[in-house]
Amino acid sequence: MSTEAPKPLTRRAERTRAKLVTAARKVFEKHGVLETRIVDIAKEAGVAVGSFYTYFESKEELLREVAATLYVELIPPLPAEVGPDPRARIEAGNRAYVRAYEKNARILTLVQHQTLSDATLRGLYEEARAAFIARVERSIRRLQREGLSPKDVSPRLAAHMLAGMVHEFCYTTFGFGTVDFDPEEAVSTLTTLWTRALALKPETKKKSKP
Amino acid sequence: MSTEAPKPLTRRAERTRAKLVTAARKVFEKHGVLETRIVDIAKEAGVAVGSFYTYFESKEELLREVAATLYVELIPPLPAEVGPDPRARIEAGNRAYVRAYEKNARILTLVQHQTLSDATLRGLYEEARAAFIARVERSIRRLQREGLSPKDVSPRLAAHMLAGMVHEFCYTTFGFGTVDFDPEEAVSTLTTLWTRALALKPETKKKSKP
Amino acid sequence: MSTEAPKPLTRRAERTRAKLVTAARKVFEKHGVLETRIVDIAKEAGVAVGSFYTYFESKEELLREVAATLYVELIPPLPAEVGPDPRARIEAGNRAYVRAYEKNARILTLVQHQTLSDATLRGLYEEARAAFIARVERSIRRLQREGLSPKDVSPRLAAHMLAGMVHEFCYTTFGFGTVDFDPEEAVSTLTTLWTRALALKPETKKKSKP
Amino acid sequence: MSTEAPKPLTRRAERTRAKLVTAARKVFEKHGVLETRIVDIAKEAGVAVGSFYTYFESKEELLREVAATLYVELIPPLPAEVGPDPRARIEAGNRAYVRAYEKNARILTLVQHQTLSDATLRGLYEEARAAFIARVERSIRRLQREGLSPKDVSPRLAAHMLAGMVHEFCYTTFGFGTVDFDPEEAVSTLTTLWTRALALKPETKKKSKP
DNA sequence: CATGAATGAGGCTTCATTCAT
DNA sequence: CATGAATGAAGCCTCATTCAT
Repeated sequence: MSTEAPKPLTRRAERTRAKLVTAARKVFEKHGVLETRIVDIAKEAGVAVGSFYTYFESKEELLREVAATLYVELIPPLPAEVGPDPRARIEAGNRAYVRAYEKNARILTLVQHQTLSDATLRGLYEEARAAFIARVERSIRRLQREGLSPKDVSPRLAAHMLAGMVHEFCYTTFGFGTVDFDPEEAVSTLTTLWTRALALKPETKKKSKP
Repeated sequence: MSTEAPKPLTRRAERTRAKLVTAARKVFEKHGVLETRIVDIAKEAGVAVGSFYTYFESKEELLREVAATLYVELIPPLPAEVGPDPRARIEAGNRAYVRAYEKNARILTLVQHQTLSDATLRGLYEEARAAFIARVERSIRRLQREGLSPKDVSPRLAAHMLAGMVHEFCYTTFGFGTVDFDPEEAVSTLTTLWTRALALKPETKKKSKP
Repeated sequence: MSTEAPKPLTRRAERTRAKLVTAARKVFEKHGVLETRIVDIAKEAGVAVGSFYTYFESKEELLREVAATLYVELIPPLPAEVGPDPRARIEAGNRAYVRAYEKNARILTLVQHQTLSDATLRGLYEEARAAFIARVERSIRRLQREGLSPKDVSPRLAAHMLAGMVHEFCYTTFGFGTVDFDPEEAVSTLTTLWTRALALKPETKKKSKP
Repeated sequence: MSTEAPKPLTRRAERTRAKLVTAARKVFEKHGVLETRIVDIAKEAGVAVGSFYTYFESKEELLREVAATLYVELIPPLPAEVGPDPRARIEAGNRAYVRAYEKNARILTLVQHQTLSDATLRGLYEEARAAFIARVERSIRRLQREGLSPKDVSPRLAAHMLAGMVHEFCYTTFGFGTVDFDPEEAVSTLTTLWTRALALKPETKKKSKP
């Protein structure tokens, strides 16, 4: 969409910019996005306020940059070694999501928050989310096509709901301190619920040889 | 719960207060909580700024009041006529949630938002949420006890996840304008996924065949 | 200056007014004049804010009323039984001042304070003060005339200074909690310093010469 | 005394800060402390309101700074050339006080005023005052020891009273426009009253020369 | 590029005063 | 007369943004 000029930065500039991004994430996590003032970021980064504006237009722009990085980590492409087994693929996706969320819980929650008042950020989020859902949807569609899952639910709708289940679980579990579940049990349970919800034939049997 | 003096309000006071609550909800929905200034609420209510402070300490306090009302509507006790059938009960609960959310989508989303920066509000939310989850958990526990659902998942964990699925679906579907699903189909699909996830014996009746 | 109408008050009115004066003095003493809001006075008096304005135009007006009462007490006419002895008269005046100040220290200090921003109040104060000083001045003048005190100081100036000494001593000693002197010793010392400052022949008696 | 970071100010900052102090003193003197709004100070200084907060937390903090300066001037150490003669020393102290007060009458009165509602400021004042009184007390104690003054008064009490006489005289004479005395005559009279009050032997001899 | 002081619009809150009941 | 809710002017303070050094 955007035709940005690549703007090559000098070495020094690169460093200052990086310092700001790191500092921002730190103070965002510590005090929340809204509560963070530009001065706080600058102070944490050890640079002057003015320098902030050399690289970013606003807190929001900086946050978007942070967010983009996070989303990539949250929904990585499934690694090749996972293999074709549906349950394994579902589990792998869930594990990646749960683990990544757990790791970046605080900042992800804050980003999520900001999503409501920052349309651009929301765009980023929905893009990431849509990609994830699309993958799930394709998966369900295939299962249905292959007769491994009943066709009584809309793949798109089911994808939304199941993906949402995972996301919401992470958001409430890791985002606040209020509940405390074991991540690995969570992954396993999520996967069980998910596969059963799709009425997936359990172990798509083994080829049965004569 | 609170130990405050109840202070019975005069007729006029009652009216002014109500005007403020109504107005606040309106402007919150229109412009968002953060973007709303006290003056906006007062103006919308047709009263002076000072009057706001006669009844509320802050925007947040007012929002909490709005939130409390909403949560009650979101998770009502299941009406007696629903009967004992698990699927029917699950469907009724889902329908109530979906319908209530749909109806108050915008303000619920905003409240949800505020939840992150207002601990008291979050308390209210988590209380409501916990009650809902507890109900689901009890239900799962009973199903497992009666042999209607396998015991391979923790009732508590599953309750969290399934309740979360419903909530998150509503939040994303109704909270923003980005996706557009038919509510009734959604209720049906949610219920299907939910019951299957619990591996609920479809028609529990006895069928009995000779 | 003002030709006030006597305005006869009804019984009820009289009572409400009195309640306000009493309440005002109480809250003034407790929280300071500036810190006291009209509501506070009304609340303390157990009447509605509106009623305050039925009797007073402002806090200041009320305070002036309180002040006037206090000043009368502070500088009462010397009682007849004191007799003509200069030292005894000086001591009596000092004792009255010290005792009255001690008794009403807090409110006197506050009034004193208000004196700076309320010209009318200052008028009251200076009137009272001037009367006191005038009495002292007359006394010094007489002593000088009778040869009992050297004429090397202006009676007016000395009166100012000596009266001021007494006042300031009370103001600092009783107005704040910082110093703590015995009132009776103070009266005695003030009197000693005062009489010596005027180089008053110690025991004026002596009379009779053979 | 304070454990704050010293923060060395840049040249420009120094200048702005000074402009604010000067301006503040000016408007305080003109309109009174309470009547002065932050905007007034900023406007007088020719800077923006925000700049005020770069250097001070509040009007009060600024006033304290002004006060501290004044107190130093009010009670300077006696210069060496005064010599050891008690009367001369007393006179020198009185003259310094009277002259400094006269010079800064208005602002000193205002500061004095603020003293009542600002505990920190009062602390400053009492510290300065205590130092002055302590000096007087030491002096009286020595005179008594050397038999130059009778021991029938407590040095501490007398010090309080005599110092108070000087202060109060200045406060009333210079603080308001109501009385009008010649400063030099005042110094002389104060000194006379003071020395006589201590029953100081007039010209501590010197005489005798064959 | 970096710096950080200066700017000032904008929101919050208080409370003396009014006035309809 | 009493009541107390309503009013809104007025001051406070923050902080994103600019710009001279």
